[in-house]
Amino acid sequence: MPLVNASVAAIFEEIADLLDIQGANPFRIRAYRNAAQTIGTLGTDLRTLLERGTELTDLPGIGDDLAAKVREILDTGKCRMLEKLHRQVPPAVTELLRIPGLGPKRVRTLWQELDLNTVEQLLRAAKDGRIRGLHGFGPRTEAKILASAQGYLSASKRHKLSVAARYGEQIAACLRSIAGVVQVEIAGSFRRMRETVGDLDVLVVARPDAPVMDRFVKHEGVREVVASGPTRGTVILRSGMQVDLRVVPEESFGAALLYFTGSKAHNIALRRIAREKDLKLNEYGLFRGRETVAGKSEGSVYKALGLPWIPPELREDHGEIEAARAGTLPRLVTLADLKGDLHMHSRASDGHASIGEMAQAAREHGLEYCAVTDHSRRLTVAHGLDSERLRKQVAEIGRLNERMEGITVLSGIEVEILEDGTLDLPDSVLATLDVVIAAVHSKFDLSRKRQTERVLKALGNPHVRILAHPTGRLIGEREPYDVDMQRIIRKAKAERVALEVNAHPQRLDLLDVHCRMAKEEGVLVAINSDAHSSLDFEGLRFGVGQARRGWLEKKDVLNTRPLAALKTWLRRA
DNA sequence: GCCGTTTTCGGCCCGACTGTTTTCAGTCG
Repeated sequence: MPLVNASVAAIFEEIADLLDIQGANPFRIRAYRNAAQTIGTLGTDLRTLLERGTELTDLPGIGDDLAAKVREILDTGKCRMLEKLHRQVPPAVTELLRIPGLGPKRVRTLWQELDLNTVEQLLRAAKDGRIRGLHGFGPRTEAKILASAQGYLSASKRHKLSVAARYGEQIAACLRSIAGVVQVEIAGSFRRMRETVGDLDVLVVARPDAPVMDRFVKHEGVREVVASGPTRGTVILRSGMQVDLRVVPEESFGAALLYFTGSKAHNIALRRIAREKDLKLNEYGLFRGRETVAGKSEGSVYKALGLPWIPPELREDHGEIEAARAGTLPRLVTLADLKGDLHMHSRASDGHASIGEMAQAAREHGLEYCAVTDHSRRLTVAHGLDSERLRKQVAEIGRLNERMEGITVLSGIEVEILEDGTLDLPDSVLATLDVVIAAVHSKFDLSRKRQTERVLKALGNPHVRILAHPTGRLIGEREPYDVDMQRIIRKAKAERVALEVNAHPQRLDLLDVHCRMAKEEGVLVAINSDAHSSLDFEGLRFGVGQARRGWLEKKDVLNTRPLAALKTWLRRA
């Protein structure tokens, strides 16, 4: 997301929080939150938008007032309304809203009655037993606040998609094994393939006598039971991940799956369409008065709303409903579409398996080709290859291809982009390879201008065919380096270079919004595992998920092409 | 604060669970 957009969105969110604590009109608050959501996920820089002559009021949820505030923030870097609110409510108080179990009403009470501003102060008040005496609070609420404040201070709140998959699929398997359970599905942001997952939402259809909730709360991974009713339960796993379980009737399964898959914005948009048709949509179905119109499957609900089924990865209220109406939804790329993998490592650099073992694993994942792209010499920590070792590796790959059946191994390199934008190996060596991937692994803190120029220069090298993990971020660990992605995408277009969706669970880089930008500019994307061991090809499904969130189709993805077509493209023919 | 073939007012998504209540407010998703 462009930086200015994020700052504007953050200001509107903060205004909404402060208004919420003040007890302002809920719809006014929602207006600020809607605007923050719109701007925060825009994909195009607000300044660019204005330069193009787009009216801010054309954006959904932005009227005259908020458009003026956006301009004020862009022009002055400040927002007078926010400053005024800060004089009424201490800025730190909004952090208390992040504590599970505390909403605006309770935060207001805690602030006004006990003068609590920070999570640390909240923790102390709970320990001292000062909260239980407040009106509307009691000892149990106080204990919950204590626990969730401690949790808040210790844990990070979102989990990588791959980690969520591991826990979620374990729990789903456990639930499926219960007699009387008919159907189990993990919904939520996991099903939408978000790069991180806050908690898992598991849906179950079961006979009334099946002991679903009982088995769920007694699952061996459960650390704490937060809530447990007949149809809804919440637990915290030992890993800190929250899991919500919903038991739903079979005739409502589709409506429930739709509802609990979200996103919230998508659901709200659907409900609005339902209202326009005098229908009511909730997790039990789509209703006209008391009559059930649809609900058993997601498709039935969409159909009754006049829409085709929309893939979960698109459900962000980001144009998918308009596209569905117009019949222009993309036919999203699937895992089965991938014919090869163009980024993997062997023991020669920092991988854990031989080239033969990696190729065999790639073949077992149904791939027709794979490229060995070990690191180049400058990345000494990864035992990067120099020209001579690389030459020997190319020869080894040649011999391997003569005896391997069912898969073709391409020679390649993940070559370092040096600080000045030149590459770590001479052109004469790069010219001998099937595929050259260029990557930044050093000097992450260059200025935006220098970092961008560095990457642009590398893309200009005639041998470079793919830019690896273009933002360099590590999810939850390292921020992306500061580059102008719009310029990089344009340069990739001009040089006919593909951008990578690195499927490594830690990376998922390109981001979804960049995939969409690349598609709009007509730049190809390569979905690569960056495998360092034979197990890492599993990650490809998350890379595909990321690409799907970016609206990519089979034709947008380089490595859906059969080997012959790929080779033609690599030669720039 | 936004929005509009119900357009300048009067709407704005909906239900489960918990704890503190004594019939419901607050929070969450």
